[in-house]
Amino acid sequence: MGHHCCSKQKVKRGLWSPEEDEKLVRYISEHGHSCWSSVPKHAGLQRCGKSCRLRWINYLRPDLKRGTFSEQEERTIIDVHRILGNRWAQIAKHLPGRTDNEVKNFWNSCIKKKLIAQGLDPKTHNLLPASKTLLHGGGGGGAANPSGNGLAQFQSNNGAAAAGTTPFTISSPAKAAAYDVAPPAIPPALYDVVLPANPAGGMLMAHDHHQAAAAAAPVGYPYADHGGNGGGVLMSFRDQNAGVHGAASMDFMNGSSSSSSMEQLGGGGGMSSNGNGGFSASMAAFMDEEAAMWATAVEPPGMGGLAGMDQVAQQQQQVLVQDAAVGVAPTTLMMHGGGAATAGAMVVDKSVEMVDVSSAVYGGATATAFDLDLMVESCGMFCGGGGGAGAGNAMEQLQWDC
DNA sequence: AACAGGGGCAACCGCTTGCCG
DNA sequence: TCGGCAAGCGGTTGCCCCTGT
Repeated sequence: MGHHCCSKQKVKRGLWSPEEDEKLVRYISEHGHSCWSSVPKHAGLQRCGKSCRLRWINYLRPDLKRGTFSEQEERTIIDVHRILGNRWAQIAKHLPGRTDNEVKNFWNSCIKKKLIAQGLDPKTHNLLPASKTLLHGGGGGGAANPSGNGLAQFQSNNGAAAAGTTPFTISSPAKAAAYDVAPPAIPPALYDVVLPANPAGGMLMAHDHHQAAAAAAPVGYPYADHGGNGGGVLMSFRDQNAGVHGAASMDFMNGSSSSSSMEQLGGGGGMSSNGNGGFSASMAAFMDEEAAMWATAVEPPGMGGLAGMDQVAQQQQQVLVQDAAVGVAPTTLMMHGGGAATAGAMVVDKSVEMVDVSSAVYGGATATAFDLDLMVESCGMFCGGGGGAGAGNAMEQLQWDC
């Protein structure tokens, strides 16, 4: 069955011959493609216009960059995909010379498998459920956990953490060592795990610049610290040196924060947490899918406590939280390098199960061009959005310059 | 050397969106 | 406002090539 647009005529399908390519290139070069449906006719091709268009866009365009993807392109794809999802055309716009089809194929054939191999869900970029389970050393299990969230499960296994099967085992870039083996030689005590006061609390925190060197990521690891800033640990509980890094040091379980960064996020509303895992409206807004993504300060019904957080966890999306030390206005969302000068950004995963510092450790002093672009975009959309309930569609805003 | 299986990539399919009469 | 058409886009398929047995 051919395309509906060309079902009336006999058209050739399948791979393009060099002669066909030549005809199409010659025609487009001379006449352009004002109307694709008329291109095959005028170019002397027995193809439908749609096929011609695809061939031109995906293969014959002179500005296409062929060949394998660079490491930076790969990181860019992962970064943008984390935010946009499978919007290949939008992702491709961040990669000059690459087509959406190419990006899509590269994702499906390569990146996707890498992420899965690393225990990350390629859709959400968070730990796969199976991997989360492994955090608990296989002991206990969710069945014994009434709240059903990852942290509570982890809490029930604090002893195991001390024994070596810490959550850092899986989140460490060194997790290539499979999940059934002992973690890298990182002294558990160095992680300053903040034990929640309330077993029902549900947040797994991350970001430990303190032990960056010990958890150095292997080359090629997507979440490696490309900025030479150390890091590489995807999960921990508290930045031990927030005063130096300027990173948020939060103890959600105890409802305190040793840094003001998160409190600034809410634009006055601030962020608070109590022993029951409740969040203020401003933080709840960050936790919501689109609104949370790009700032709608509305607390959905039933979002008040852990139950609400669990709901949000169904729609895993990540919010990048601006570091207080950078001094950007409240409700400004940024992805930045996290270099020594700017300190590490805290990246809060709205799944509320862990904090993803991947973007923070990406950049360092050598933040990618994408980081900068997205930074501008993100700032723009936030500043423009005003943080009110009427803030527009986040995705649309993200694409405003595409 | 022959074959099977898997991976990568080009192309297709069908739905959505935008434009225009 | 509505319908038709073309383009855009994401998901899927199928072919080709490489690698392992």
